Order: sequence, then C-alpha cells, then structure tokens
Amino acid sequence: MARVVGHVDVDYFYAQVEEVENPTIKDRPVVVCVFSGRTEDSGVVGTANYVAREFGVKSGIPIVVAKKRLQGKDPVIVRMDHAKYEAVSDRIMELVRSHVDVIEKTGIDEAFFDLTSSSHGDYKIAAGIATRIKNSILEEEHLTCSVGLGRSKVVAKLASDAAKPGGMVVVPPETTESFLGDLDVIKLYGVGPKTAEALGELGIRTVAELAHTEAATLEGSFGKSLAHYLHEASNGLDADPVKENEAPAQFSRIITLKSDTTDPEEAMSQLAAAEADLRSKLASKNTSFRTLSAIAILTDLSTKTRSKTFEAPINDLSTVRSALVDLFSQLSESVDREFRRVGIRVSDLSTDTSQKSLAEFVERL
DNA sequence: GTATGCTTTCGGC
DNA sequence: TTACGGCCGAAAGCATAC
Repeated sequence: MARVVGHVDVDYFYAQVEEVENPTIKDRPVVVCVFSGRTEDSGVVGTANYVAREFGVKSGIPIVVAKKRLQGKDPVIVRMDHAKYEAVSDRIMELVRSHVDVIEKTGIDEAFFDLTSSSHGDYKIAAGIATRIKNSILEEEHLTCSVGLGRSKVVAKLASDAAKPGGMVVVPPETTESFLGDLDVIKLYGVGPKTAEALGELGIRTVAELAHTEAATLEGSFGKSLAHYLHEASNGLDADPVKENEAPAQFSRIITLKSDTTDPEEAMSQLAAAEADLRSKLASKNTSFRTLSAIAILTDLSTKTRSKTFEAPINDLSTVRSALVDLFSQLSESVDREFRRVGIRVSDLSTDTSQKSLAEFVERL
C-alpha cells in the first residue's frame, strides 16, 4: 500500500491567534514581540502577520527595526504570551489527532500525521481527510493552516511549505520527482550547510541531481548510512516513520543580562530565577539529568557553551551551583568578549524511579 | 572504514 | 547606521571502539 504522510502548519501562528482574539486588528500589521527587558524596546519579533510582512517585518528582526519599518502604518504591537499559544496548540493537536492514527508534533504550530491505513494508500481519500482536518481547525479555532501530503515526511513538509499560506498541496507518488526536482538540496531535512557544500563539490545542487546519483557514489564522501539516506530522501522514499512524541531530551533557560559582563558570579546571580524555574520544571516531572551546560551569548551574538557530564544522574542544588560557576569560569577564560545573554541547559535526562508513596506506587501499576 | 557517543555550534520556529 | 529572544532538536566535529 502506498504510504501517505501529512504535514500541517498553522499560518503565522502567534499573530493569527492574536487576530482571532481581536478580529478588529486583522487588516493592520500585527507584530508579536519577545521583549528581553534590557531596554524599553530591546528584543525581537516572534512572528508577524502578512500585512506586516509586506513591510519587511518578519521573525527574528529587532523590535526597533520592526517599529521603524511600520512607522505611520498603524501597527499592532503585542507582547508574546507563550502560555496562551501553548493552550491553543494543545487543542489543535487534539483536533488533528481525532482524524488520524498517529501524530508527531514537531513545533508549537506544526505536526506530521500518517494517513496510510485510513486512506488505504489512496491520495484522493487522503486529501479528503486532510481537508476535514483543515476545516475543523478553521471551525473550532478560526485559524487557517497549510497542509501537505506526500509519500514521506520530507515530501509532506516541502508540500505544506509550498501550500503557504492557507492552501493544500498533494504530491502523490507519481508526481514526486517533478515536485522535488528543482529544489536546492539544502531544503532536504538532514542536509545542513556542510553536507550541501560537500554535495556541491560533487556537482550536485538540486534534489533531482541527488536523486539520480547512486548511493554507492555518495559513500566515499558521506559514509554508508548518510549516503543511503540522501539517496532515499531525494527520491521521496525516506523511511523515517511518523511517531508519537517522546519526552523532551533537554530543558534550558536563557536570559538577557541587564548589562554585559564576564564575571561568572554575576552571571549566576542574574540566572537565579531562571535556575529556580528550571529546577521546578524538573521536579514536577520527577526528572534528573547527567549533563549540565552553561550557555553564553557574547556581545557579537555568537554562542559559546561548556558542559559537564556526571557519572550518575543528579539534581542536587549545591552540586549544580558549583558546577555552573566552574563552567561559566571556563567560558569567560576562553573568550575575549563580554556575555550579553547567559543560560543553563540540562540534558541526558532520566525519570526518577524512587517510590514516593504507596498511593503513587499503586498509581504506577 | 564505519559505528557510536560525547561536546559544541547551528538553525528553525 | 545600528538595532537583537528563548527554546528546541539537528548538524557537525572529534575521540574512541569495533
């Protein structure tokens, strides 16, 4: 049976949620901002609606730049409310789930889903189900989204991209080759800048050129497993299944300093609240970790990290504090610029299995 | 040589 | 002219193991 994978992506998510909450703003430029608190307008744009995008306002640009570009355009500047968007996201994912067998959330506003068995491999039936998913998100949440269908995750994701904004692109197996053909290899999931450059040295720039290259030819440059993947993915045959999400692999907290510094103790003191927040998140999930990282973003916005992996899982406050001071000291010695932002990351997570109470023990059965 | 695991950096949202 | 978040997983680089 032909495989059918879908990808759904809500259009300009944060800004569209704000429009739904207040429909009177939807013909004006809407800009959802992450304010860092360092100065009145320091921070960046989280996302903007298409009206704002007409003026060059998009994710990642500084708020002051966005305001300048929208001077006299009657913009709506909104503070990002992550908890609000998370709640909408949860409801959307449940809606999608109600139409499909397997769903894999890959971001706050996007997910893969599998329609192979429910459509019996028929792309017309699959398109009908996908349309119902789109319609139910519109009816229940008043949000538009873009949907792509294809025979693999790589194809489905590229199809939903091509469907933006608000459309649906169906790429059945027989049109996969022409759909992928002209795309640059960098668009393929799993191909980063280095891999793209190495492919370029072999004269391979488009997905079609990659698709027509035998895996054996790629092995010399990429090793057996990446070579095999590149060959499959470029033919729309990457086998990676849509799978239900597992627990997150890492947690982090990062803050912008009130003023730049290289002092590890100063970094630590400004991080206190973030550290406490991370600790409470870990506690609420009964989670410990083996790897602790200190993150520093320097004045030129480059990122430096140092990490330490423990023999056994830890979560003990004083162990963490002293290790962090160590790591930030290493960082400040290794760079010649000041820190602008600092953060903490924990990874290599494990769930604590010590039994807390009889009730909880019974609960786990 | 290829796989595996750890650390650091990159890049998408 | 410059301007500049917070979080995650993927990618890349390197060392070691087989």
